[in-house]
Amino acid sequence: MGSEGDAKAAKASKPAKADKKPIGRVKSAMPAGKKGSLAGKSARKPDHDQPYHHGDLHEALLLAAKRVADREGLAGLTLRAVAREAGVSHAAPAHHFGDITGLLSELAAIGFQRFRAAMSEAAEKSSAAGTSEGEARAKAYVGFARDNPCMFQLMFRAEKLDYQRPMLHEASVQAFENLARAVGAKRHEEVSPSQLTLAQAADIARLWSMVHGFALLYLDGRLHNIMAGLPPGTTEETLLAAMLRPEQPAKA
Amino acid sequence: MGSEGDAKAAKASKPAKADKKPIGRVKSAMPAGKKGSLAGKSARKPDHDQPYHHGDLHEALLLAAKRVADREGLAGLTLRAVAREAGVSHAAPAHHFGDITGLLSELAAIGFQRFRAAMSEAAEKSSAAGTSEGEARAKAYVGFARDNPCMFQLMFRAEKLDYQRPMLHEASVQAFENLARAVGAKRHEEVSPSQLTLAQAADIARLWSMVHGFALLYLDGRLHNIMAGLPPGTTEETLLAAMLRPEQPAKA
DNA sequence: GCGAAATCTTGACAATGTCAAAATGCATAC
DNA sequence: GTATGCATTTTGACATTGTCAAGATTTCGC
Repeated sequence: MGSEGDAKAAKASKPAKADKKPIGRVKSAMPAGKKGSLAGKSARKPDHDQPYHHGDLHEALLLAAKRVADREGLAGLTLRAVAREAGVSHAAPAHHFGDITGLLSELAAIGFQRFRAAMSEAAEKSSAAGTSEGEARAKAYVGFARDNPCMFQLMFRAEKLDYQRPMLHEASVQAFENLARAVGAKRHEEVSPSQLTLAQAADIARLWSMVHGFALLYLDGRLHNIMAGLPPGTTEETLLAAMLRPEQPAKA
Repeated sequence: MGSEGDAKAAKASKPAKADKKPIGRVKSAMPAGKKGSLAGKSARKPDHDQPYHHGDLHEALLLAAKRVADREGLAGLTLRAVAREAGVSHAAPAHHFGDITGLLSELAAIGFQRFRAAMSEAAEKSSAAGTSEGEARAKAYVGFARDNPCMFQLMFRAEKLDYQRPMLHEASVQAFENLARAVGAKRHEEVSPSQLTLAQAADIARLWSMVHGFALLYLDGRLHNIMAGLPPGTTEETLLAAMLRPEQPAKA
């Protein structure tokens, strides 16, 4: 699984490190050219090479944050840890993101963009693969959570996110509208997210709640209760697929 | 809603308070008699009045923790805050619970017991109320989350919980087994949680994921996206009820 | 009664987020 | 070509948290 499953195991960590910087300033790991790696983020001054001190610390901090999250889990994703990872002083991130909420919100917004892209891609491939678009999206939803546990938890279970920030607000709304449209397609209807019938809303809520709940129960290890009762070798994917089929009555 | 909805609003709190204790030691708020308020928790030495210094600090700390959580939200539920609330020194809680994980885990275990009781009660009342037992349980699940947002989030989204602790492990397993039995009843089958068919597991996963996802999306305010598109006056309860009915095809 | 153990307090340390002030480097006006 | 101005970054400080070790205080077992 992801890089976070055993975060709890390494709890009693050694408390012996000051604000050590990694030797020397890591000045602009990326030489000069294009730097738009992280899904089209805004580079404040687009086409100046080394426009300010660092070059583009804003972007570098986001990359560093992603690295820290993947390596140490959500709990280790602190402002100072990101600063260390980027090789700058502890207070530098605050200047770019205001506070930790700002950094996490921006990171989550990027996550939502990748999330949406993953589901769209899965939906496009679905017809070729023979599965329905809805099922493909559902599997992509859970698959994203499985492959990016930190990011998913950051995006959805965030006490430390501020959905008022335009970037995050827009990204999450877009993800929702894609979901609504997908449900509409399944119903062979045109769905406008701002004007829903109760039946449409119920369909959306059902699908969304189901995949969202499944993903979270999975990440929290809660599904082990179920998996332990199933024949050995049964995977979560199998369970998910069975769950997504319409309800089937009991054997009798 | 609960006492936590506006936790974010009060973010910029004033940072001007040392470890002030509330004047004098609040010696044993409960005089002497029975103290089993918190859902049958173990009172270490049951029938001695004032058995130790405080009386029963273990229980008092749990009560204080509950008060702090209701008042300040999950973010404010710190070891030192609980100590202040109980009127003892900052390190006293650690002696009873080991670390913050211990306190939170024990609190969550109590929450699971109340959670299970709430659902059982709803199921019992359901036949009289005319709704199915499954639907009654589902509504109780979401209702518990609505009425106890802090507790629910503590129980389920807890990075700081240790499910290895016997008390918490047992409580959560019991809650799951109740769920499994309820699904079995709906299927008119005898279900043994340790030996499931795929169809049974799919039913359990579907119902659990659905109510769990719904509850979390609701708590996180994510359902506003849906509610905003519904006719004004539509409540979450209505949406939940519609969602729980079997899928209905589109109007056409 | 008395020693031992349980309970609680005091004091300390590392870590975090946040703020203010200083320092540094770039850009442009003159 | 230099000087002023501003964005950027660092330094230092403070309040807060969890955790630990050592001491004080009370209760229990004998």
